[in-house]
Amino acid sequence: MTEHLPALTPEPLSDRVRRGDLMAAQCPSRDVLKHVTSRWGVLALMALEDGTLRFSALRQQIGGVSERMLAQTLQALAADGFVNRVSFDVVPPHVEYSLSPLGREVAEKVRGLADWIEVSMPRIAEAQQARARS
Amino acid sequence: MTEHLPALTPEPLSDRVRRGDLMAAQCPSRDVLKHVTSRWGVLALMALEDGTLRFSALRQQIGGVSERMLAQTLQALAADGFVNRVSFDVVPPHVEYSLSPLGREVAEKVRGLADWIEVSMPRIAEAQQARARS
DNA sequence: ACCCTTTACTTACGAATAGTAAGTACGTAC
DNA sequence: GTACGTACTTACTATTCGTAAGTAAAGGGT
Repeated sequence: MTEHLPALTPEPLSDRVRRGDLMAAQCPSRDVLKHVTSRWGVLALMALEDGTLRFSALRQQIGGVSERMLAQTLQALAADGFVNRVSFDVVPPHVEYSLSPLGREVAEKVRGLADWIEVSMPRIAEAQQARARS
Repeated sequence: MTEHLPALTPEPLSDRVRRGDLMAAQCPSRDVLKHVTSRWGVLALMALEDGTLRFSALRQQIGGVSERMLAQTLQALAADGFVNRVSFDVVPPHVEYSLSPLGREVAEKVRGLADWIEVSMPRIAEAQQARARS
């Protein structure tokens, strides 16, 4: 045991954290990943790729979100600087959400994944059933 | 009200579900997305991109996973056909995990997102702090 | 005057999920 | 016979999620 562990541990943890290393447990990038890959975060980013939307329009577009979850998701994405929130001070309330430049970049990556899943769904379903049989 | 809702509802829901429409609430692609974008699913897929790994090696590489969560995650990814599980019948147990061809494809997309987050982390942190100040 | 409507949230609470710690199995080495 | 190593499970607790019901405040109808 402890056979002089060889080439692993290539660089100090702090350096990896500074640039953002997702494999490191307490890296802040983990939180960003969490927000972006959250169940509704993914869908919200994609919905906003087509342009500015109001809260209620977003809710309508994203099938199955509750108001609570959508609000929470948008707050997280706004706090990370991915989403802009513009509130007009009228009654009833009018709030518009849109992607920031940074948000447009993540949304592109997220869409890459989502699109792959959508078009690959038949192949995936096939693989799932093959497993289920064996 | 009910002002003859215009161009929306472009195609029947069933068609969108068949090909995999993530915006549709009860589409099976939602479950796949959930597995792939789960907290540990993302990291497991990326860890396995470098090659075959044993359970304990995966656990070591992915900072912060518990055994329970890693096992659960790997089961979901295996059930979707992304991960191959090969168990050698010896004592103590020896199990090897690797990506299937399908898994290599998703992993690539997932890595696209993860890499972006890692390199963009400084910009994101800046945006977060700008929000926090205002 | 009174109530109803609209929109974007917030709050309360029960349900589901994630995390932690402690088993379990079992052949081998000591 | 006691301890070890590996890949899990199981029991229990903490956190998060989802559903339903408020909340605020202007304007319209009757």
